[in-house]
Amino acid sequence: MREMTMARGLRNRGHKLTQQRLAVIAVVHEAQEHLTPGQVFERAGRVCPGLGLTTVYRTLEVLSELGFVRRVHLEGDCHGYVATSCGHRHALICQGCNRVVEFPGEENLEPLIEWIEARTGYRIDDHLLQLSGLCPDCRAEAG
Amino acid sequence: MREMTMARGLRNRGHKLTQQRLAVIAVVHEAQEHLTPGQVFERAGRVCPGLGLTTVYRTLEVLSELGFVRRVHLEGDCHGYVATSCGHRHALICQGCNRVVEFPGEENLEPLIEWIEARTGYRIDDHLLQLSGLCPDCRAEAG
DNA sequence: TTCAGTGCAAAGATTTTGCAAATCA
DNA sequence: TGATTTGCAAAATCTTTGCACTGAA
Repeated sequence: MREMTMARGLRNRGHKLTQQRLAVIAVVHEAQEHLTPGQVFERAGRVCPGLGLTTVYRTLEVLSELGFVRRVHLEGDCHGYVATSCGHRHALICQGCNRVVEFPGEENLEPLIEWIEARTGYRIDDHLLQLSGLCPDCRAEAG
Repeated sequence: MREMTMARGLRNRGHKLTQQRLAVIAVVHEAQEHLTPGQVFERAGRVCPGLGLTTVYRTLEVLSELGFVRRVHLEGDCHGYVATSCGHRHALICQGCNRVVEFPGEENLEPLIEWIEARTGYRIDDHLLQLSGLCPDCRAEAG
């Protein structure tokens, strides 16, 4: 999700564009990794002195509702956030540096979903796919 | 994971089989849905009066380390646990009743993973796939 | 001007830790 | 018996809420 798009999206839905929100948006947008609310608070606080943690929580909630930010779940480290790309994508997380990239993959997942539906009788509405491993940089470091 | 297998697994790795642990194992084993530590505490406490919440946390941690229990992640409701089946499987969660069933699916996911690896340069070591939708019962109820 | 948005402080909720007492092996 | 394990109480986190003040539109 582009930084300007997030800001415009907020405004278009009747939300005000405050310094605090712009700071949170900038931080989430620039981050290569998933960030906890505390981390967003720390980073956004540098550009926006006096920023409150409460505001960060509330802003992330709004961005999340609008689909501009995605909640990422990791074992033992829940509630991280990353900016979303356009469309429904999946997260690929580097275990070395926590960097997150997204990838599309609906087409590749469809056959599996259909097979599961036929076999279980469930109607599948949504899915969460997260892959983790090592990014090229960390692979090089690891040798 | 079979209930007895969990108990035996604990013992074989040098852990003691206490009333509390057996109660937690029974609860997690019987549950059809994912349970939060608090829910496990409440249910296990019925068969094991005086059980402490601390013990539940510690037991779930041990079971999790041994791979007998899986941490399930849901938007807004983190840290649920379900007993794992044998092998690496994926969770299918009903949004109506929270029931969790597991399914295998390595073969079906492999092509996708290889495609992603080739395209991103990442080396993918692990994946988290969770599908959600409605189970047959809830589909019937919903009409 | 006006009301959504903010920060603070306090309340809640969740999870972890220290330690004496209890208990499995 | 002896090392684990337990439960309590307290601490440490994390997240939400109430409320008066601020500031974007």
